[in-house]
Amino acid sequence: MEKNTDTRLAIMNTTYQLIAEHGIQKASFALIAKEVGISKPSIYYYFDSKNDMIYQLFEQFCSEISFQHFFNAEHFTQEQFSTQLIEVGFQMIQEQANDPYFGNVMKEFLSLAARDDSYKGRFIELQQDYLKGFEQLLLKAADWSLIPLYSLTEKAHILALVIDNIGNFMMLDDTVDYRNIWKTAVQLVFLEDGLHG
Amino acid sequence: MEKNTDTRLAIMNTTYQLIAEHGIQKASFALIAKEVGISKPSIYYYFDSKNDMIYQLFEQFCSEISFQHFFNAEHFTQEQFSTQLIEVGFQMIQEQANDPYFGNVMKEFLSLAARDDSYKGRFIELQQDYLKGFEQLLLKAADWSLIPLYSLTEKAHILALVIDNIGNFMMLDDTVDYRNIWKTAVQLVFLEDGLHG
DNA sequence: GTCTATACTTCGATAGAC
DNA sequence: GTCTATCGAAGTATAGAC
Repeated sequence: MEKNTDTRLAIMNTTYQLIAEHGIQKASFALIAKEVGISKPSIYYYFDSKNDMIYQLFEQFCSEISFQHFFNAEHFTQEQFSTQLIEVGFQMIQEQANDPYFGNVMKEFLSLAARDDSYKGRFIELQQDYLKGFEQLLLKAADWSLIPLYSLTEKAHILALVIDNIGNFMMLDDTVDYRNIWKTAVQLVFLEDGLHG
Repeated sequence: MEKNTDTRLAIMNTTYQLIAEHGIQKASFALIAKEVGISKPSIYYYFDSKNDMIYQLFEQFCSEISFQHFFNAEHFTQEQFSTQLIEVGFQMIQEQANDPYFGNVMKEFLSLAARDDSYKGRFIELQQDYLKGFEQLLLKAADWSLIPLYSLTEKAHILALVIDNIGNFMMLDDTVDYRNIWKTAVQLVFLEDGLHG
């Protein structure tokens, strides 16, 4: 199976853009073929069906936004922990803002996941990835006595909720300073005289 | 125009459910008519087109989730402010969790808004509602010296991001204690020795 | 690998009787 | 108000030549 040809890649990339612009349902094989510059049945040489193609695009999409892709625990130091966390969050916000199609494609896949368990299951993995990822990151900070263990899990989940939703809010309002929101969220979590049991 | 008949309401309610179960595109007039128990052309007596009908459903949906619908500033007191904020958040989480269709319908409208400025504009209003609403709520708390003015806007936005995204996360994972996350978020914002300039 | 031609289905919407 | 009948457009997918 040597099917990662230029045509196949062109189909995938074009579909990604068309989904962002028109939604999955309106991104028909006719429209994709016209945009790529091939005939409609040619797509069936590379993909079994439209469902097959959309799901392959979805798998690739998910693999590129994993927690590990952005937050690598080994890069954090005791001296600069919260500063580094703020900085990596900035990079994630920036990277997704630089892809003009990202937000729309994400919303399409989310609405698909609402009704299809295959998509839903993959998104659950992704979400657990982030919830557990932030928790382990904060546990590392607790080992270094940078934050207390009290409410550590809740704090980790707050960070996950905030960084995940910043992208959605940016789509609707680009006048808000989202970098400052993330910075403040991290600072609240790392307050020296924070919550205690 | 006396068109708020039982038939009209039945069409609206059935469509709401079918959108949640199958998405907007697959909620065809044929399917809706079958479910309501009428013929397909009968729907056109109450709605000009499918777009018209979906948008009317969207308007009603938005009016029921306004900031004011949940958070009324006049009900907050100096003595119990953060406790009341936590409680009202619980009520909002509970109300949306009690409607099994809410999350899916919201995702459908969000993906529509990504490509249609009419829907997008209405969602922007809703978002500004929440961002400004939380900000004015915290300003009231600041007047009572319950929190400092420093980073007040950012804190308000963090609360908006968290409460808005809790619903999305609940769809994927109902094992997490989301009430505790909201409670912790409010407590972090209301810490006595919080952030200062 | 890529094409033309086409089968089959479903969609939104309209005409017109009752 | 509600129906039957039907139109034209667009969708996914396949057959078969090159």
